[in-house]
Amino acid sequence: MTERDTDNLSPVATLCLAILHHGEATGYEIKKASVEGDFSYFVDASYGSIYPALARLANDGHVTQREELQSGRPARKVYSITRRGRDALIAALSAMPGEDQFRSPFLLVAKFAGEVPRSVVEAAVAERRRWLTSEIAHLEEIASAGEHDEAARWILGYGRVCMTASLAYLDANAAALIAVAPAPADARKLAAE
Amino acid sequence: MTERDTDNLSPVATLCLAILHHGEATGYEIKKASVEGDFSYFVDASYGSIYPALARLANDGHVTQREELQSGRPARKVYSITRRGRDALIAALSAMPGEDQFRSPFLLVAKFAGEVPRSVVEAAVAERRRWLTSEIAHLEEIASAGEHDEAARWILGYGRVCMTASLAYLDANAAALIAVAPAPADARKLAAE
DNA sequence: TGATCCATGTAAGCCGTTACATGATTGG
DNA sequence: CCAATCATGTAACGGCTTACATGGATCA
Repeated sequence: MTERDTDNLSPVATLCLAILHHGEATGYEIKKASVEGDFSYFVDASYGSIYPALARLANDGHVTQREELQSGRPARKVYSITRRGRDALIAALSAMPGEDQFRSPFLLVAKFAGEVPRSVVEAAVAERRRWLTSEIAHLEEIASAGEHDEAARWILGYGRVCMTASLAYLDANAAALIAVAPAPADARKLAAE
Repeated sequence: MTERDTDNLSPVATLCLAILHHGEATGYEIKKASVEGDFSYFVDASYGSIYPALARLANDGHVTQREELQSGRPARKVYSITRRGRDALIAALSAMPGEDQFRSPFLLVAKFAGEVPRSVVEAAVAERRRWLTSEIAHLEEIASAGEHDEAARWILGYGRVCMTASLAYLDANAAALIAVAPAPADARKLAAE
């Protein structure tokens, strides 16, 4: 059984390989890509998980590491994916672990719209609208700037469609949700209950 | 400063209170509700997190506990939310911790559609379509069955709109994505590279 | 007769975040 | 002049999952 003990890639390791697939990068750059780029759909990892993951990947031969000395700053450690790393990435992708998932604190607030102060519902709706709007703008921006392959455009489109639908629903129904919340004048009701 | 040390509610604790807000329940029932009901948007917690959370909530006076002895089974421990628990829930909701988030392994596969075997892309698309379809059906089902308040209908509608938009995009663009993947005949390309 | 439902809980361990430690350079 | 950017890493702590432990009743 000389079969390589492939994968066992943690989500963060998978993310690193995915980003490195496009070209070499440092831990710092990977963090940025995971927050800003079109990789934000997966995990947004912190340094505390990226650096150890990178070290482990280097140890396992999934990436190679090259140091670039700089004055006044710690040496840049530039990582490049290896053939083995690519294979491991494709294997991990093909294995396809989990279902997609939404995690929405906003919807929990919405569900209790009748119980929380109206101002809270209004704030939550406003916040979410702001977020969706900026996210859509951001999507358009990265779609127009820089060249993207077919697949990248595809997922960008996917994101745009979902968020646009969200926003449309929100715009059409925000008033109805806010109306459910106890009116300011009824504040005493809550206090009295 | 006699102010109560409110919240510090973990996500799972918040979920428990949210479910108990509608009526008393056991840990077992909470687990089910978190997986099946319209609470699946938040966290789907396991027993290993629910039972300790419940114990802690009881300890903090957020819930009360009543035992129902049964033959052949461990005693049912039925929890009810208290006034303090309700307050803590509303406070936690009003604090509104995090942004909503998508976590999509599917989109990662899609992003690498050009690199993974076509069969993997096809499987991922099929799996996702199946999931969206059943999820939408499930939403319709719980929407029609049982009475729901305005807010519950609102979030059900929100989910339906998002997923319907997802599905529509998928149906319209699945072929394009699959076309990006290396055709079966080109399998040697991958092996040769 | 074998799986699934009911029903509770504990212990180990993974995986990740947060906070800390350090510090020059650049832009507003 | 202050904030942000660049740049790497460690240590402590937290929360959740997994697996374990137990076992009768019900349904196919």
